[in-house]
Amino acid sequence: MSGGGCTIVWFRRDLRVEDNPALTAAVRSGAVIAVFIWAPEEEGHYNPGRVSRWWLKQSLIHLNIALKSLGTSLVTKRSSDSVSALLEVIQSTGATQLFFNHLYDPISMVRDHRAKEVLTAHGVAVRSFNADLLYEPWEVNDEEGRPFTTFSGFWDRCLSMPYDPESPLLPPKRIVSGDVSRCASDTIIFEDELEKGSNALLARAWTPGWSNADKALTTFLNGPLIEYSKNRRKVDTATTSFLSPHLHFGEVSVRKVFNLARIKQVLWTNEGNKAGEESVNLFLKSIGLREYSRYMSFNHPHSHERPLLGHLRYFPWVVDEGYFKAWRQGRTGYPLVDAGMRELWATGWLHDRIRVVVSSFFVKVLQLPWRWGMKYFWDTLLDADLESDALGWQYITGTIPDGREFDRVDNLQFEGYKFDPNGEYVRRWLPELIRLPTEWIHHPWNAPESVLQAAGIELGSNYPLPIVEIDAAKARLQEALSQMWQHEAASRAAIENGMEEGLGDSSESTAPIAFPPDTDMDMDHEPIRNNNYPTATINRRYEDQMVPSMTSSFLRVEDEETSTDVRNAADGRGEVPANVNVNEEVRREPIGNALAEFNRRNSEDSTAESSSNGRRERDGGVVPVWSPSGSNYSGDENGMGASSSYLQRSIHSLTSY
DNA sequence: TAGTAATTTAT
DNA sequence: TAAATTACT
Repeated sequence: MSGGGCTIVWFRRDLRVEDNPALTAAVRSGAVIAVFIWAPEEEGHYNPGRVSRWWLKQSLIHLNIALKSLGTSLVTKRSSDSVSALLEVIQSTGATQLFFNHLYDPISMVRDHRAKEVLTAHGVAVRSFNADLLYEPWEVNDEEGRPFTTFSGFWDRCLSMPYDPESPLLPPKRIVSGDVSRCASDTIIFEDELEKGSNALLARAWTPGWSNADKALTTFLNGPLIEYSKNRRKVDTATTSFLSPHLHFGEVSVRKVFNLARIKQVLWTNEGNKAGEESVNLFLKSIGLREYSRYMSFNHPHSHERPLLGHLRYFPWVVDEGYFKAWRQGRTGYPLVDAGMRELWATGWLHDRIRVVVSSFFVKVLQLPWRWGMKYFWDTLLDADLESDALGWQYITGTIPDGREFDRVDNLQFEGYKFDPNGEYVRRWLPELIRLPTEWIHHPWNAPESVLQAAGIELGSNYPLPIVEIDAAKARLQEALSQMWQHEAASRAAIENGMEEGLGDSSESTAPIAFPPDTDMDMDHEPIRNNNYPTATINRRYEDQMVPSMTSSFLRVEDEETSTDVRNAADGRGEVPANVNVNEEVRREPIGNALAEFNRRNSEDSTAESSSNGRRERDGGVVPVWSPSGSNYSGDENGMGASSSYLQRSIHSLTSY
């Protein structure tokens, strides 16, 4: 394929022109065609929810404005298969190269790998870049070269890497547009009429788009950041950065955020402002959690649907749609929880502390399966992000090594007065409690009848009594845990007797419990399934997305082993192709040679020309890859032996942080 | 000042 | 719950 010789930049969650390595590299190599493909069917259950689509629509408009001012415009395609859509664009434009920036969710890793293979086979030079992270997941390892299994280990390492994260790239000054005269854009429908109505309120609080992301960043850096350490848990005031949806869509580069925050930190350190200095540490830590979520997804691609630790495998989750509905509607009888859930519904956003409150309530008091909660978050949060949300829910559920202890139930009354001391937050979101004095605002069930009457509250009528008493929840939790242990012991005995682990009742735990039947979000109408549904059907779905070689035996073995040991990596890490350090930095290349250079490299696939200068590479032909068949799981025969040594290493490493 | 008690906070 | 920080004597 020759002709245009131009480069396609495939935009996904990197909707910006500044510090966009794929775009910069493309601009340097000649004419550019900017493409966005809308293929939500590819994402299975986790196709973007209503509010995410609302955001995305506007973000693309902003991106297009920026591209137009630089000399090109965005080609949009509607498809059920991104790779085919890319091929179409290539055929209609004569493009010879495809550049894009990495994503780390499992579906993207598989899809992007396939894109690279298919297009390469079509003679297209494919290159991909890091635009989303300070460091690529495979760069951050412990002394033994193994991935970290705790956040603090990971983040300490990130902060003490021998090289700094790349400095942000400037936006291109000008883009030479490729010929798109024969490549028509599709109109993409992001929201239906009904959704438009529901979304109307969002615009009051949020303005998507890269320029607004920059504004939000500046506002935060010059305002709330310096007090962040003091204020970050004030749930009711604008003390956080509000960058999360912007970051999710890549409207602002995390490296820019990191660099600018660091500059502030140096400034405040020199002024002896301890609180300011510490504020930046805390803020960067939250950026670090986002990094870690990608790291975890890369190393454990199943983590959005499967616990990393299997100790809760036999936990009898309460599958109760009534509870689920009460939680969603903010009618649990716990004001802090209910206020949060109403805010989430109304605004698509929640303070981090409140996310912790409502999700631990969900998992520990209601004992609903965490993936239901995660799916609801996915549908309602403007910053819905598969990797971050999976990390968050696994943290809350205690299924990662440094997660919360599962059997510790928070005291909501106490938390209420801590995060919302004057009850303003509760009163804002629960108008029915507006006249309740602060003394009772977080525990109306204790309020004297006269107080309730004066406040116009009738418990059980216009505001619910607690849906579950905390003491009852604690008792039920203990009961459930002992059931779980019995079940586990029985299952272990069965295995020792040489029996196959019964798929019937064990599968519910490792594999996801069925998705909630209806989340009131007008979009997910999965039929109700019984508890045995998951392994077969959900993984079948993924088989469709990923590789056909994912077999049931693969899954079953994982059931046994992943459980006790995150480091087992039985679910197959993402892989780093052999040529990880091969390529030289695109930015330094003379523009004229770039095309030939790319083609040359691409044909040399695995030959590792050593990077003798030892300089790390930011850009390269590396695509984070995950194909379950290529996992480092080594087979049934030696599974046990291998895993016990894994376990020992794991224990060692877990105790060292 | 040291020693202890109360408190805060966890990725 | 345990570690770490702060408050008090």
